[in-house]
Amino acid sequence: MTMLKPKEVTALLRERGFKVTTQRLAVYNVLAHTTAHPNAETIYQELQSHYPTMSLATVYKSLTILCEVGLAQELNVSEDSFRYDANTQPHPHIRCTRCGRVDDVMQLPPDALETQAARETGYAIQAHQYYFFGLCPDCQHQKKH
Amino acid sequence: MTMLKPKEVTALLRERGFKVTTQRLAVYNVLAHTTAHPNAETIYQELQSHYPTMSLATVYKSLTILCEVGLAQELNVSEDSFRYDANTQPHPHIRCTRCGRVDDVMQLPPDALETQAARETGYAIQAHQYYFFGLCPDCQHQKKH
DNA sequence: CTTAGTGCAAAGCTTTTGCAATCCC
DNA sequence: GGGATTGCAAAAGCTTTGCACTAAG
Repeated sequence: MTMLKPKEVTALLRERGFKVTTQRLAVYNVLAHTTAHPNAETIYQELQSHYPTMSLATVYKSLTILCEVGLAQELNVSEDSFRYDANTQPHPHIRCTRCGRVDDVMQLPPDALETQAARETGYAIQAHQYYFFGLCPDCQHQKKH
Repeated sequence: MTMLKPKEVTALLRERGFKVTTQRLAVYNVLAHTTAHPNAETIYQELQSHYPTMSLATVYKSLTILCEVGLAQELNVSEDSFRYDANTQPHPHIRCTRCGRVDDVMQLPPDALETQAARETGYAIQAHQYYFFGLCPDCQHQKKH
């Protein structure tokens, strides 16, 4: 649910020399209106009703470009497929090991970890991804029955 | 380079009802003697000289079981394949965005992040994975030329 | 118009599965 | 000996690619 205005999306694509297509905007809109962190297949299915001719390959290509221009980020939650998030601000994610849902964890205290990791390894750090795994509140309740 | 004694490895497998096979020990040994965080294919190639009849499928099956008994952990460094680490103590990893090498980051300060994430999301957290991305020291130097 | 992007089908990769032969215990 | 495990080949995902057609600028 991180939604840029259509003009901003358009501008970002053009800036980088990409054309603004219906398909790219449609994929961005799905991402911008959900908190579910869908994968390519799910996005594709979501678009079927409104864009019945759109292909899965185009969803993949659009996602690659959206990530490239900074309109989305790719998540690796130890699943067989990648998930995507329109919120490109770095923030951790958490996946329920029972039902598989993936939620956001909003920004935690300023990055002492990154500084410490840089000091320890000598890397020039460009990014990080933090993932947590556990039981979501719903699954904790259901487990008791 | 986290190496348990053969007896400990054997014991851990038996405890969980798994048979101790040459193949499983061989896969563990590769992992235990490297800091490179290899994927299944790399492990398979490494074993070709000593175990020419071993199949890639068996490497995959062995890795699954090693992870299950706590002799290895699976890493998701935003690549197309999983990597594996015989050090099962939770610790962050860092991948060079230029050469692709993956290094360990040894344990950082006690987990304020996990506590904070639990508080914020209501999840009962079971595990975490922290990944950093940047340029390794070698690549930083080469880039200057 | 010109060039990039779409849609389709086929190919590529990593990982999993089915099954007869083999090896642990 | 009995049941788990191996090795092989085939299958099953997810993702990418090649190419003729279409649409954006």
